[in-house]
Amino acid sequence: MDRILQFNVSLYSYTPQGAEQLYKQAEMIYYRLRLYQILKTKETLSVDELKSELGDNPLKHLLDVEDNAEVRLARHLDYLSHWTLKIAYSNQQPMFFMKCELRWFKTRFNNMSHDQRMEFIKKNNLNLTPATDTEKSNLKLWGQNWYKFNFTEVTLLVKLRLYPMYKGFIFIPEHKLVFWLTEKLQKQLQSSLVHCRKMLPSTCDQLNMLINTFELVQPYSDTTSRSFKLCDLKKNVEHFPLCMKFQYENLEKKHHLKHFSRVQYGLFLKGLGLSLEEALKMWKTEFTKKMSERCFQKEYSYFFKHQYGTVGSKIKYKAQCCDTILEQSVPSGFVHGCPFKHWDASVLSVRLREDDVCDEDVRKILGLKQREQYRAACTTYFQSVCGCKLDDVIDHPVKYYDKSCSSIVDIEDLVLSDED
RNA sequence: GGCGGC
DNA sequence: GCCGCCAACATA
Ligand code: SF4
Repeated sequence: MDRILQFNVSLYSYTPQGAEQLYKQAEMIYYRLRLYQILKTKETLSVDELKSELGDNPLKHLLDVEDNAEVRLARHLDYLSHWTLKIAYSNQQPMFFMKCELRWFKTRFNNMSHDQRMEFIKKNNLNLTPATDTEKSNLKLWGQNWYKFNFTEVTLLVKLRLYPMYKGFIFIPEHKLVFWLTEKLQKQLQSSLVHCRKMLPSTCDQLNMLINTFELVQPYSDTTSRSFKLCDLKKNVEHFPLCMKFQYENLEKKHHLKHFSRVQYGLFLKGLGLSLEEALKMWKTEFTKKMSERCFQKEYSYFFKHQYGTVGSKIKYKAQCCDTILEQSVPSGFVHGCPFKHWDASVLSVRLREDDVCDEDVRKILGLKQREQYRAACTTYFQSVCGCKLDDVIDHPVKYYDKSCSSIVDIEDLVLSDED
């Protein structure tokens, strides 16, 4: 703990021990979320600007250079709130959390004095290898101190190719050491987030409840950017991959879908940008053709709300990828899963012909199916149906949809350019 | 559909 | 019988 209070930055390596007062915790969450909000809205900020944006937020003291009681208190607050929010975000938007934290670290580290920085590195047992004299003269490294790193430690700088590289090593001047540290922090956070997520069910209820009372700051442009209107569902079904087209058809025909289909198809439509309101409308109009509205509300509506993350744990579920769909078991009588895997070859080939897949492609698809290359089979199906090539194998239904839509655009372009 | 609560 | 909660993860 002493080491934590010694610097304005930290790698947050150790789980904090000892419980804080609940109101104290709430306060900490609040302050850190305010920090995230700023980082999200202002892409670039100087230290001074950030400080003034923070206003009365105690975290602003981590941008101070001096060291007093107030600053130490802020460091403590920083450490604990980092962990609470890590737990909170581990389930929701880990990437967003990561981005905020890395930027926050970088800003603070850059703001520290030279001595503090080197001391921080030393105290955290991070080994620096200074460039030797011969290396310096060979690679013409003048001026200040240069350090030697393995490529894997500073991949970003390696990519930029700004500094001398030699046999798997790169040499970096002292004032660029942040890049090394942020990458270290990034790796640590990655595994820590995974760990937190696994532990989430067993974290104490008090903490969970507390977290839930806060509205976590969400990144821009996730589901918000995309939108899919129910009214043009019909005309877009042609762009759906076979697995989803089949869900659509069954829903139309039977006015019902079983549980796993609801998961698969519901998340897919959500992935396309269908709003919760419209989704509920869709399921309701279909389902109530065979059941009372009251029954729908009681049996099914909660499910879809949960799917959209508006109730319960408020998890923002993403659409299933092909691998998940392929792994499902599909007992007879169920319609979910991937046609290229779960359908009988004869059933599949009938369907393929119905969709005007040429004989050659039908054979190819069935061959791929036999060799368990289901996604490749799907890709072939795509090429046959859309009449255009793909450079990658399909690995996600939503991607299939996007590519199918843009393939139409391609063809329109072709037609247009043909005309003049 | 599964789990859980009354 | 009433009710609540869960699943996912590509992605430039
Ligand atoms: S490969 Fe993927 S997208 Fe294609 S049908 Fe199967 S699950 Fe659907």
